[in-house]
Amino acid sequence: MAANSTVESIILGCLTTHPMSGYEIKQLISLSTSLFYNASYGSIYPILKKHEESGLVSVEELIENGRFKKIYHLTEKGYSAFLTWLEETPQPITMRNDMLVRLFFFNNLTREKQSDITRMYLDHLRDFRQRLENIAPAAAAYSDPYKEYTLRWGKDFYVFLIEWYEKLLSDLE
Amino acid sequence: MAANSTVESIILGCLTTHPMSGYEIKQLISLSTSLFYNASYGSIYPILKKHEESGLVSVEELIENGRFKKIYHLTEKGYSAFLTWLEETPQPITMRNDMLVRLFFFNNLTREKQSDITRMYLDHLRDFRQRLENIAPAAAAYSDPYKEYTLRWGKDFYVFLIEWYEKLLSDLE
DNA sequence: TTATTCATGTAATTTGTTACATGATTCT
DNA sequence: AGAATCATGTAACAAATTACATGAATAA
Repeated sequence: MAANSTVESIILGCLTTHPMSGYEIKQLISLSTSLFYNASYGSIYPILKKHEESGLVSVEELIENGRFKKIYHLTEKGYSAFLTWLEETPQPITMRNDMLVRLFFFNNLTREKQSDITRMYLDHLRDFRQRLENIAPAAAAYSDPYKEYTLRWGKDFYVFLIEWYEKLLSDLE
Repeated sequence: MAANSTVESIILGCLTTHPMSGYEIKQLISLSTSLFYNASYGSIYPILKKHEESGLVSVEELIENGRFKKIYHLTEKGYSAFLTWLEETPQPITMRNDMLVRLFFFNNLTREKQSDITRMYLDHLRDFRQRLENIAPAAAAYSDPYKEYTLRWGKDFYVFLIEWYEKLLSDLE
């Protein structure tokens, strides 16, 4: 009866802040947890349906500004399922880091290409970091220190990556 | 004709070091790239078949110590496909970081539970880091600086994580 | 008036893992 | 003798994305 996948729990977690629509959940995930856990509409809507069926959320249908909306509310059962999940042992970190895979095989390239490609990687990373910096103010409005912490983590992670590749580049030269 | 998924290219990349079996490819991936890109037999064997059909690898069948083996060799076509891939723009990093998801919703816990759970996270991270440290010597035998770099990355990443959560814990207390 | 955003949802496809099946060899 | 490792492979299943379909409101 408890939510058993992480996405299922994220959705419940979003609803702990306030009742919202599937669309709003997607937006919230996109500009907050997407860096370390993402979800698409194709996942969100079917899960909401499932949550409704198992009584973890309740649905309020309304028309706002002429737009049909379904606002999902967390039930008590849903909240306790969420709390149970929150204290469980976390899943190990998994990632797909394409740059590192390529670096693993760098010996197949000339020294010059190695440097060029590393510089390209750095450009990408700096670019991405900047984009993170730009969404920061919007997310800071939560006035929830833990949401700020996770946002900070994203920035710190990219600083770590940039410094790491800068070091690599200087080693190559 | 070129390999178009990352796993497809990793397999070609493994074969640039020397010809090997599907079993050996799986082992190599497990103790080298698995941290930032993993693959199971269920992916590897079908891809090898596909690579053979498209002429990127050739197969040598033999019996060694009474064991039937299929040794895969990279063809010239396969090597040039690999090199093309190697210079392409990398895919963005994606990850699943369950701890951060939970941290994002930490406001639903008492301060005491927050600290306890953070300590549990640190235990997990330190444990994992130690395991990385243990496989280091085996992988160092490659005498390929880039393979060592990626191994180092894994260790650096876990140092980053541990320091980050230590800082979090001291903030909580 | 046209593009974008808001809003919901499904079907097809992709991607990949897990579990199973098989069998020989080697280590304890 | 029995457990672990070597070795190949498939089928079932799971998870998730992409693309599509629909349509209203709003911003340019």
